[in-house]
Amino acid sequence: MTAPTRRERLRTATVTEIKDGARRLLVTGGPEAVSLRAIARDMGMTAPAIYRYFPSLEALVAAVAGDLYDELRSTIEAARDGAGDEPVGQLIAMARAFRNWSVTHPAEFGLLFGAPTPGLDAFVAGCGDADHPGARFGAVFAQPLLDLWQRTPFRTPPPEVIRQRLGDRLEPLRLSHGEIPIEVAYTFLAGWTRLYGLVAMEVFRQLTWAVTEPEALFESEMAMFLDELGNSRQVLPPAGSAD
Amino acid sequence: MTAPTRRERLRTATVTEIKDGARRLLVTGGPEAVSLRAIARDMGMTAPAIYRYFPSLEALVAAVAGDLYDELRSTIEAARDGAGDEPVGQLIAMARAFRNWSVTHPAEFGLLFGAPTPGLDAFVAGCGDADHPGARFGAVFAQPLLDLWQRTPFRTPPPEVIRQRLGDRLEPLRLSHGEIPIEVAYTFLAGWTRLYGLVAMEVFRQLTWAVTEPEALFESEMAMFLDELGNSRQVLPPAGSAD
DNA sequence: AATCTGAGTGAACGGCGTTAACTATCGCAA
DNA sequence: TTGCGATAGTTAACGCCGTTCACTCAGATT
Repeated sequence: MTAPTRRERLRTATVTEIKDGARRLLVTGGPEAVSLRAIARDMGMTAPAIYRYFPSLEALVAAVAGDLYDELRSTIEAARDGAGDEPVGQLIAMARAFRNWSVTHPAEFGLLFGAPTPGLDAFVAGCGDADHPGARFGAVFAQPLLDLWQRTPFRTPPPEVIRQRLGDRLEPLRLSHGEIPIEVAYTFLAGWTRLYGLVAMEVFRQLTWAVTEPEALFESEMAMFLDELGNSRQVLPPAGSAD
Repeated sequence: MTAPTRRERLRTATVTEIKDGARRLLVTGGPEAVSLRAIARDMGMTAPAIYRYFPSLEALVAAVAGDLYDELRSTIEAARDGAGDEPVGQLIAMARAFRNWSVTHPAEFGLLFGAPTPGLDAFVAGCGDADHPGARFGAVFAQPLLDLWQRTPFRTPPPEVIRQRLGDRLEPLRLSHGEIPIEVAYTFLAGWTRLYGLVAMEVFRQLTWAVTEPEALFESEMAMFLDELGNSRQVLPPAGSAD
């Protein structure tokens, strides 16, 4: 915990400069444009120097992906914290923040949620189940949903139906957050897959032929989901309140 | 059409050999492994020869993607045709066929539905809205859904609610299949985004931390969706009946 | 039989990730 | 203050890659 030495400060500064360069290339030129030589060029260095900081290009990209997960997660947490105490309002704000970040950062979204590159695949599989990026990510959504359940239980399929259809296959999810009720686990998964599908299709331009202004579809689907939960009386806060 | 000349036959044979080689590399080594030189090597040729058949690597990959769309579509059509006359059974079989193909062809799925590569982006945007691959693809699902609606209308949100929330933003979809009722258009989109989200998350390994046997989740979600449509009395044909 | 077209080759250019050998500089200890 | 070891950087090289260009040569056309 002592103050970092000068060497360490310079090192971390260089590391972030490298990662920033990689991200800039990702955003401006797509994933193909991310190359050690281009990053080094932008920094006024030569490519092999980067190997002092990352063992390979893949490792660098994996590090960038990790940072992006953190950035997205704290964006969503900020939206939650600015949305009052009602869990429903928090969930709405978080979903909007997720979409908003994704739509404004399509290249980054593609890196995190698109087809897994062989290199990133190792990254995703590498971290244990506990702090799988998706798990740490899901936890953010799971908490308010659990709060909501405990305050005013929402409508779900009967637990015996869930159990009959899914058996104990939700156990990984239930245990990862401390014995969540199976109804909450199911609703979490149902909501997360719908949120993901909607946003991914929009970002990946899979909806343009069918619908103008995908945001309207997003808002509509969110409203429908809330209807299904039986919390339709809840006033839907205006869109755009999440950055 | 007159019989193709010998030259033409050889040419199309070479074209398919090139595309087959590209796909083999895609499957065995991921998208990064697809290279003109590797394809040519496997064929006992040199790389520049391929330029007699495709103007660039990107164009070749786009052609492969087009073929994959066709393959997936006819797989789904085959499942529909083998599922009897009931639209519900057809839709179930088609959804299962979609998941099945995707799970057994993850690399191909990633190419079609993952993050758009700059090159493929041009391909997707290039074809007019009418025969956008996604549109031609969606049409396959739209028809049985429309049949179902006309035989035994399913439960949807009230059309005025749909209209209030979505306005006329579904018009592209409605017009692309000849004046579909707005309830059908909405249900189509809701179902397609859920199907896509579920399958994409499974193929992209975004669910492993939460659930074992994603197929069970898929079956469960499909059942829940049918429940919502109010066609729960429909017997759910056993899984695995679609190849 | 002469000609033309199309398929394929080889060499080359520039860019890429990565490795190896080497140099210079910075921070610390004697 | 001097010396030394770690550290950050260099250059050169290897083998990939997409792509272009000039060329050859067999097969179809006239």
